[in-house]
Amino acid sequence: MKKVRVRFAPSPTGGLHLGGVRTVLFNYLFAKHHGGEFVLRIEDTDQTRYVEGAEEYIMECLDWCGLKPDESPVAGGPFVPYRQSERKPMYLEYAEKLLSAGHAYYAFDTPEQLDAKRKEIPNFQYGQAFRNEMVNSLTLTDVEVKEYLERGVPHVIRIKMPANETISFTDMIRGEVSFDTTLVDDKVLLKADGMPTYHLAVVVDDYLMKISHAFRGEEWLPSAPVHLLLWKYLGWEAEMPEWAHLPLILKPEGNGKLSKRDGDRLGFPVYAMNWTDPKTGDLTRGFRELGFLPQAFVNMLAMLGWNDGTEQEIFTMDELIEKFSMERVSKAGAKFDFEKAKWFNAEWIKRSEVEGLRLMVEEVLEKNSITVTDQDYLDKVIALVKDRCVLLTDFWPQASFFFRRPAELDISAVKPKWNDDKTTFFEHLLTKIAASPNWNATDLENDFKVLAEEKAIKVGELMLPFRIMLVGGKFGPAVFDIAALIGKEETAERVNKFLTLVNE
RNA sequence: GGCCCGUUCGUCUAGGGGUUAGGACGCCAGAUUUUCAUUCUGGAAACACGGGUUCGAUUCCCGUACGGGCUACCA
Repeated sequence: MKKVRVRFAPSPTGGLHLGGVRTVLFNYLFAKHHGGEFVLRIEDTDQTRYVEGAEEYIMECLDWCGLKPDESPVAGGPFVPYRQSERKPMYLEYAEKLLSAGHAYYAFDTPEQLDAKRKEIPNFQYGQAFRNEMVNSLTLTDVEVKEYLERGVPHVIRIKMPANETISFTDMIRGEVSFDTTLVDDKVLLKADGMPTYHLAVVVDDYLMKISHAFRGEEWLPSAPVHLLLWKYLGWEAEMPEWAHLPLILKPEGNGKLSKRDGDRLGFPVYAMNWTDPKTGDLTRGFRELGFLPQAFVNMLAMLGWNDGTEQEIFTMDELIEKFSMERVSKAGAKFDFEKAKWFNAEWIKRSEVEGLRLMVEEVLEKNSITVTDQDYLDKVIALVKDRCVLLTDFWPQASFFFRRPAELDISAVKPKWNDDKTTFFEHLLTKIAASPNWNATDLENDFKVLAEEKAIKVGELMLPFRIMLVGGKFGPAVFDIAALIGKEETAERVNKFLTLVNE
């Protein structure tokens, strides 16, 4: 097998979509599984769609997900440049080669003329059926063409699709796929501005960059015959990559592929990270800022259309690399399920070591104006609450009371059953606490229970009030653990505060 | 419309000529946790339809239906 080289070739037009990240992931896993290289190539051939910051955003996404390209516009590599706009001069040569071999032709039709034609003819296709009615080097005389060219009349170069040929190939996921060339139109290869279209650019760059396997979304399947023919006409057939067209990620409710708008509408992220449109200033929320762990995000994406044949669902990147194979990717599109995505995240948080969570939790706390000064304390808090967090952002509601006194106490939860005996109990608890030389959960629990017995109050009647005092509400880890962690003084303060409040 | 791709619980999927069609998410019930979550146990829930092929099809073939993609000088 030749050296495996794959590429992810996004167009920098905005935020990186779930499906895009999954395409990168499958490329990456395949490459690393085979000890090959993963290339990032920017397909910025459409200047009208260029969006400021999109390229940087894409690279940051890859970085966050841990999908590091071996070659890229910033990392460089043996096949520079990796931005198609910077490769512009290279494409003309190949287009001309096709021209002289009769596999392509000049077309001078203006966009307006094409629009008119499309309106006039219901199923207009620039190809077999209508190319002879258009203004191109097939219908013009050589002299005319030469004259047009010399005059600088805007023109494109189109591929000349052959008639009545069946072109087929073996897709690594779908098996044999075939097309009738008569039904495929004469795609534009080189635009009037001298830039190649995707069709020419992928083929030329995949060849030049020695790409061994080309993986992309299923939406590219219909244009595969154009690419196959180009490989053939350019004389590179022997080096053509193997293809795999990945199934699409669909909207949760069924109809259509997932788009950014679905996220806004249904209330879940579609982009990997927050994306702010530089023109409108609109913010689209991403998985990262919502509180997803990159490992969980990657894991979830990998399972959307792939499995290893066992019942394992939680995989580390190394395991994915070890087990991934394109043949086990399913053919059908998958509807995105945000509930399952959250489950992956919760699993990852639970299974993560405290050290792995530290930085991210610290960030969440900082967003809530908490500066962590004692790392040991933070670690203990994380250990205590991580099992109850689904998103990293949950660490705030689940642990805020470890860092500041609860803003509000849910007194209504205990008030109806409150009485003077309970006040006395807690007052005595306070003096007992103050006198005790030890401060830990077990001793405290013991003192608490002994005292309850002395006062003839059921422990159960006292636990909830104690929790409300410390936490503010009916949630959180074991009360005595909380008390032990926040400290003797703080515990006393909170008890006192509650007592004055409840006895008002 | 044309072309291409697809179709197993609500969702993600395993499986594959003879299975009680397996798992996970979600949902429901119970247990544990003197809060909540976690955890554990159990439950409901699927082979789109019609023809073949076959002793036997959910599995193979052909149709139909349905879903999706493409049909730009966008990628």
